[in-house]
Amino acid sequence: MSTEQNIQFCRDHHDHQSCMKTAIAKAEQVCESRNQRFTKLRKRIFELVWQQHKPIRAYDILDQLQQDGRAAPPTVYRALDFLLELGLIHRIESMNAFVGCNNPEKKHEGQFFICNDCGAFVELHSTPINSAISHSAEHSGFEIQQRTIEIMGLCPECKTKQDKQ
Amino acid sequence: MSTEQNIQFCRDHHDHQSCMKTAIAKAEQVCESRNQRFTKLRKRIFELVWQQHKPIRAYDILDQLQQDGRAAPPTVYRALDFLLELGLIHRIESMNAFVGCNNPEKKHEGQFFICNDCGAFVELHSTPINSAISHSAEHSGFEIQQRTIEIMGLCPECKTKQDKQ
DNA sequence: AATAACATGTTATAATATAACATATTGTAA
DNA sequence: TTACAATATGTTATATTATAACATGTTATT
Repeated sequence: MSTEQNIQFCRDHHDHQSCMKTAIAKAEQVCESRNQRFTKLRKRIFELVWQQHKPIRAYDILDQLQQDGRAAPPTVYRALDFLLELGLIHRIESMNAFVGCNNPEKKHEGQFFICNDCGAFVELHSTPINSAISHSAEHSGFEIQQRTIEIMGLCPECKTKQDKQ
Repeated sequence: MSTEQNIQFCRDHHDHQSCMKTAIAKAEQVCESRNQRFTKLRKRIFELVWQQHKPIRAYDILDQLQQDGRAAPPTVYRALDFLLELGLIHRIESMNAFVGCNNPEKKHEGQFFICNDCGAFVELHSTPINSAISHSAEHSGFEIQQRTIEIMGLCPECKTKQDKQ
């Protein structure tokens, strides 16, 4: 038995519409259970984050919003802050970008594996990784409050493509 | 036997002058061995990064430089890029800040444990942490190119202080 | 001394993020 | 239902972080 999760890069391969639908349904539940409003605007921005299934930057979201009418940065950042707060999205620090989360039931942090080539990403919650870090911390009395773990590289597909060249 | 390194937060406790001297000596060696110039400006900026023994932001470096005369952002960023390239400093992505490295002999990445309260940090190169991540990646053919691991929390001292309150 | 390579100075501007205050919407209780 | 408070969004301005582009200076060779 392994505590390891399998990395599944899901680009193109899956029914993204239904994938998003599920995410939205979960998000609605999360908001309701915490007495927070999943307003039209927040939903729209949540959809834009999910849309591409890869990290998206705040100003790219803004550009898309502006296609519907005027909008300014605080509109985007406020919605992003709200979604981050509830764990419905995550911020990728090394890219100044945001990704949707599909395990938003409880607030959490993950480990992100992100393809430098195509942008596909996977969020893991690996016990071995977390344990190794916790162990290092406990070792000398460091109290962990927040973990940022962002692994960049090549996803299996892009690696294969590259190997062929 | 353990592959675990001990976290040593060294604020106040140590002879920072000699600590910096050593770092500078190593940096000079690294530059020489790679036929790169450790110019006066680069040395000055390297010292400023090391000075506080905690993460420092580019514009804080700029402010300090400007006390000696005029200086503009590219001056700082170019020096930082040079130092990053040689592995003499690291960038903390989640803080937009930089820290000095005292194992610059070969280019590498580390795991950073940073105190939210006092800013003290430690750079580890933990085999268990790296192995756990590598294992997750290999598991599905992801090729790692770069690791960002930044653990925020409370250092032993600040944790103790807080517990007392 | 001439040249090429490298490093720094300078100006302008791009990209990312927030402060502060005005207005609109929603939820609750009189 | 209105009145009020709480929450959310709009709007303008500005802070923070980072780079592009080109001019000038410095260093290492020949």
